[in-house]
Amino acid sequence: MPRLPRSFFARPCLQVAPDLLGLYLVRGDFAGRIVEVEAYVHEEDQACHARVGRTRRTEMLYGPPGYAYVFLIYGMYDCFNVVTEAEGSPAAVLVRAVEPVPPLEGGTDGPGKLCRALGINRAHNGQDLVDGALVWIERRNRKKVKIATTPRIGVDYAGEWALRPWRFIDADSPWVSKARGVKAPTGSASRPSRRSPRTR
DNA sequence: GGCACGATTGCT
DNA sequence: GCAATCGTGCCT
Repeated sequence: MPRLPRSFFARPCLQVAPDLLGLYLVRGDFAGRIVEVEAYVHEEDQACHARVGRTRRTEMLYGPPGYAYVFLIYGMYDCFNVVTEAEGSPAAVLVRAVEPVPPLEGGTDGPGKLCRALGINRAHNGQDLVDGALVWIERRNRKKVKIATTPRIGVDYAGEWALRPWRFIDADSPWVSKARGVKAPTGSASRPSRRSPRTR
């Protein structure tokens, strides 16, 4: 199955993010069909780790595209990101949920949970997704993905940047995370019945 | 050196 | 609703 080439990741982050939906994140004998991602774009994005500029932690974001950026959050969960755009341009895509194939123990609906289930941790930070042997992204089919967007999860501290619709999900997938903290899904299934009378 | 906080999750 | 748990960035 064809791995994605460097050129795929070298494009603008907001183009790469939705294009990752429907592709497969492969780690050892396991893989996950990507159904939910978020884009974190440049230093001005107050939700992006690069908002603090170059540090030991953010150095990966400034590196060349097609590498893994894995960080520890809340002292106990790892989050897997794909570095995008040219070297020197800090932008990455967080993988938030996958459909496990084959089925896995433990959920994969959430950035911390999918890393735990697939065995991804900080040792994978800096791994080459194009030529590396530990983790990569590949295409397994050309099936179309119906894409929906929402604001990103858990970044309310970022002010108006938190309102940008930079979370991309496969609108038809039941494997998307529950995303506590989201007020209202953008257009689809679980809205309150349209004609609920709300008598008064 | 100390401290507040986080791209989350599971349990009360 | 809230605690767990520790690396990071900034300050005290």
